[in-house]
Amino acid sequence: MKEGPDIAHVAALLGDPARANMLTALMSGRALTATELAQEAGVTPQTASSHLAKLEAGLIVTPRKQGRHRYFTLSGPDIVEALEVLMGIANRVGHNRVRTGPKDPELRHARVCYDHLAGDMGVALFDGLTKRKLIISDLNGVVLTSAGISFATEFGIDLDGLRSKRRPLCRECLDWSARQSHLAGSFGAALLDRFYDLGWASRVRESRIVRFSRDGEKKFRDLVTF
Amino acid sequence: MKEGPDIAHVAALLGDPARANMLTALMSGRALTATELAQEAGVTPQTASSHLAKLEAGLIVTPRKQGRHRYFTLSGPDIVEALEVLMGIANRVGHNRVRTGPKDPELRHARVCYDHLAGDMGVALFDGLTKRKLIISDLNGVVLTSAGISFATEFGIDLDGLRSKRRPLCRECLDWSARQSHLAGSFGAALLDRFYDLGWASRVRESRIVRFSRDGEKKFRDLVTF
DNA sequence: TTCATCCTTCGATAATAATCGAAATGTCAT
DNA sequence: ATGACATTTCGATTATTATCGAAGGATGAA
Repeated sequence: MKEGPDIAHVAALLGDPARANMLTALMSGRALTATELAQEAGVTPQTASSHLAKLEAGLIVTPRKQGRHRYFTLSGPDIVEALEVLMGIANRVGHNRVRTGPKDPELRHARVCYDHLAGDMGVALFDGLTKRKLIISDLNGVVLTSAGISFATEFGIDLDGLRSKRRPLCRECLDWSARQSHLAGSFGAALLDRFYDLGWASRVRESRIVRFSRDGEKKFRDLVTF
Repeated sequence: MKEGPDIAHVAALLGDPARANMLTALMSGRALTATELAQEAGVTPQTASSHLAKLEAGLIVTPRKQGRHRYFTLSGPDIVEALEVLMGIANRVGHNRVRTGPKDPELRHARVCYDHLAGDMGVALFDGLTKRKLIISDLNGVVLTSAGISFATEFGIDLDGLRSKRRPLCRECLDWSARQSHLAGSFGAALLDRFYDLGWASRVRESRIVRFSRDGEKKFRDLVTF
């Protein structure tokens, strides 16, 4: 009837509260089981199953069978991007729900949000980079300053490589627990990777928690203080 | 009940076929009246009015009153971005509708799609840049090559300025009429601006048509042929 | 003023889909 | 095998909402 790609179908898949909650949970990058997703969405396993079938048929999520569980992940980086953009709009428009984030104190402190650092330390990173004038965030988004560019290079991040991706370099991402911004986008992800490589932090198995070593946390503090 | 920005609400607004059609029509960048949008969506004016009220309340579109008409535009570049990403997903997933594009031959030839060049000439531009190896498009998106970067600079485009925007530099956009890709993103928009500045082309008042001068079209052909 | 046009509001209808209880299937552990 | 758990299927209910006809307001033209 109408022209071009069918936006409505895809958007409708993201447009149901239960499904949106599941997808947001999958932004952590972890593969989650059907029941875990049901809990995240606050619906019974039956309903979740129905939703997941739709998301799977629409190629929004990808299932992976393992034993008696089915693990789901987002089907690609474009889905992450779409969710990030929608979060940005929802945020600009002022439509956010009220709930405090995860209760686990370690989760509140430092965790991964898909592939970048979130939690208190994520917020601290964002604020620190801003105070040091390495990034600037305004209405249009987040930008690396020239000081920020040289900082990134010195810190061992291949900016040109990042730029060649479709994904935007910097993006603001609202923190679930802290209710403040942390840094998303390919640069945010690269920073976290670098923290891993430098041995400052490591990811706790089977969880979203990022655990900093004593030494790593110290160096991190130096990084984000002026 | 749940955490963070309310993705579902925004996505649901984009997730209705009638609304999606209206928004896609608005991607041309032109301000359209309520009745025009009703026609685009294939619904009666009453239904369109109801949809537009919702989109307006959700700050997806911005109304502007003029005489007895109400003109609507997309409320910001983030909306364009969201629509572009969703089109990309829908395209990847293989969900597209069947309809040929606009019937006006001049529209098929060269028109604006929000702020970049579309139609046959838009496709020719995309193909030409690809053949000249100034851009490369793969699964991850579209990237400027180093040859493309120097070309852009010589052509008078401030790439650093563009990079400082939230919007991605290059993006593929499926052409409604030609069913092939043309170049979107801030670089695509900058190219069209440059065509205007150089006097190669100008926009026809009150329409989406881009009219190239005889000389401009010739130079354009030189640009896109190897 | 009077008329035509653009748009909205109201009310009713119909279609869609989210939800869950109950039961079935499949997988692992013992 | 038997039991426990994860997931799906089925069926029925309920809530939501897209849709349009009819009528009302608002604006500009004559």
